[in-house]
Amino acid sequence: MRTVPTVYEVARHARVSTATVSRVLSGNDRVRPEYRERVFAAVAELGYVPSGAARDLAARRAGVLGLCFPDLVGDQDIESDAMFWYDEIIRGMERAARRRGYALLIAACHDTDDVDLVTTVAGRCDGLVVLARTVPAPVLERIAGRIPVVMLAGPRTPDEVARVVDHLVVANRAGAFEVTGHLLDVHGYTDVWFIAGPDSPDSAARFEGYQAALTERGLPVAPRPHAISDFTTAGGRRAVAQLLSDGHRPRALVCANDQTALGALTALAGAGLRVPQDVAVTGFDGIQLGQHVRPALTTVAQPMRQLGEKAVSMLEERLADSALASRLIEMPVRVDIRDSCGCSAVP
Amino acid sequence: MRTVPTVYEVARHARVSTATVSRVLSGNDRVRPEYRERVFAAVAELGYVPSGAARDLAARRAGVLGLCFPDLVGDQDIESDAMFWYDEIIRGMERAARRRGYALLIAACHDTDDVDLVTTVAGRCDGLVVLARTVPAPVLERIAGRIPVVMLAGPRTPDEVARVVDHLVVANRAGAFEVTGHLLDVHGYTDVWFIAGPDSPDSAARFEGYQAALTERGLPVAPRPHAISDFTTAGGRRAVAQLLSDGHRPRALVCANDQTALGALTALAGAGLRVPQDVAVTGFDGIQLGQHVRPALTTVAQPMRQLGEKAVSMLEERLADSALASRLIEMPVRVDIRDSCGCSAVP
DNA sequence: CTCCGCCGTGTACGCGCTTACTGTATGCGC
DNA sequence: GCGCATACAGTAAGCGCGTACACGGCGGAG
Repeated sequence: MRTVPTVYEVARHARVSTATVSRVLSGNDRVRPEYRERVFAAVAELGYVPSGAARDLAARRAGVLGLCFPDLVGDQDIESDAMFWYDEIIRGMERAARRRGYALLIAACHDTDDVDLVTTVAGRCDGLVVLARTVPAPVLERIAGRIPVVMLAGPRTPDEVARVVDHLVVANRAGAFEVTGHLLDVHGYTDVWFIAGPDSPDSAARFEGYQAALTERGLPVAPRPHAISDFTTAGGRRAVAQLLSDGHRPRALVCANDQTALGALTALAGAGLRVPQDVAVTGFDGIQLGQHVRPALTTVAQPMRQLGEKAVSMLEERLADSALASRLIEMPVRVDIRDSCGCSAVP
Repeated sequence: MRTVPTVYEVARHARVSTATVSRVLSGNDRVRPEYRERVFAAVAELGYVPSGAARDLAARRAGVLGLCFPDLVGDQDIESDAMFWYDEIIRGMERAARRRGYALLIAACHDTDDVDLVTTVAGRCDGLVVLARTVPAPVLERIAGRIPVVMLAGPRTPDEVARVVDHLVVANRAGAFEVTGHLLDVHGYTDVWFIAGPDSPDSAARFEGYQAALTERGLPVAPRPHAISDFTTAGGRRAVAQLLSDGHRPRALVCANDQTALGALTALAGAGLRVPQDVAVTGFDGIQLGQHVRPALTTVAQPMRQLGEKAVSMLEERLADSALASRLIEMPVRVDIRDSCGCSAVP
């Protein structure tokens, strides 16, 4: 294979110095038009593509933002589950990043291992967004010493981490409070159960909101979720199927996320129960699939696009001013009433 | 902000040389256990995160794979359309890459501009996958001179590009041929129309398959698609709404992709037509949403996961042997018969 | 005509790491 | 006890680019 051309070849070919080549390629400097042309010609002729690594090293800037998200699917069949909440986050962040001239470096990580991959990512970008529960706190702290970090959907982290990373969360508690209130007030259900996700701050906050709605109305409150899922459709199906086979018949299920609610729908249908006539179901997240299943899923929608946008701008602010104190920002959610709660949606 | 530690600090702290630090961190070298411990301790204490840029530059390897996909959504509301085919490709590739220890660098690009972003991506990874129509041919050719490139869903490129990049396609023609045959043979429709995507080789190949199915049965064949969409739901809706408002009433619509078919569903419902009783509809791609809309979409499913997997392994093969001749590999598709064609799916 | 500034260009250093090569113990066979 | 192979550690040379600084030429002011 012919050797890959470098600035030096380009410079020689264009009969200018490497500094001039660099100036031309970075666009904004004052270079005699004639030289500029020669450089472009040489670049085209040699098929020159600058080395990102050398560029980053010299300029101390990568033009890349990172995103670590959880590997919820694990080693299961990738096609066995619907697109996740984080798939929409990836899309939103990619857009936000691109608008600012950044590319997006993504990798799924477990909380436990994969430290190498995390390092691969962290070492190569100017700023990093991590979804909660994907990177161990000590590692996160180290990374935060090098580049700005925004944690999405936390925090469940020790204080020392909270001090060095920004947090961006959604109104989990308020959203769950509101959707639970809807079931209680509008539909008059009293026997409303909660299907939790895995041990996560988001699921916990949603459970709190659920509890608060019951408490406020003087209803008996479960001290803990009635069933535990894992944020996947399969998990939701299993959890609810178990509940039903144990003979329970709650009037409504508040699910910790949409995937779980989707699984609940399947389990209920499997048991011959109608939604919402026999059992009402609500989700959380607002994934697009929820609009298309039947009955359409009543849910608490997160502002996906704004989350990506906000995360990127927080990164930028910190890039501009590294002395900034760490922040905790909460984004509002919106309850999307559709059919699965018992309302018949009229679009 | 305190200065970011480098190998030198770590080496000094651990009282070893930078070479030893490097050896310890790359894992596989023979280093006295005592030194190894000291290095790890120093890394932890200093909060050391190696610079990806310096690493890549010295090692001539990034541990990153790139993916350029088309920016179909443009500046519209990101939430206005369902997840695209390429969203599932992103997911599939990320998984395939991760399994091999690579992170994934992604960026959406237009065919026209964004050459900077493409360069940002190409300069920073060991191999690149581009979806068709995202990177101009000359740029692609340059990049291919530097790193292996696999083009997904092409080729519509000049020969010189075909010679330097690998191509990975699906059986567009065969899939469209088969699903059209299903409409003709099983359901006995004769008035089957084709709704194309934008000017793309994929749409064209699918149209050919559609034509061939009609030809083979001695049916009259349209010389060109009956309507043109742009691969988006909104485009499909508009295209079909136009057709209907012009007074046309085909018995079946073969759509160039699922998004278009989804839009067709909406347009037909808006015109008071029932699917499949009045008009049958089929899609192409097999996005997950298609299973959940009503009626469930009959479509030609692409093997998303295998595509990502295959693309990554092609990259690896070329990384291992740069002299490899360029290849064109076609992956099989599977016709998923569901409800929208007129079959009542019995799961 | 001379001096001072400014503009545009080139020289050369360094970004933080990997790794070929060199150096130094240590163990082994004779 | 000597020489040689072996096992590690250290030295230092880049990797390909950006950019501080030096430098030369030219125009305007004095």
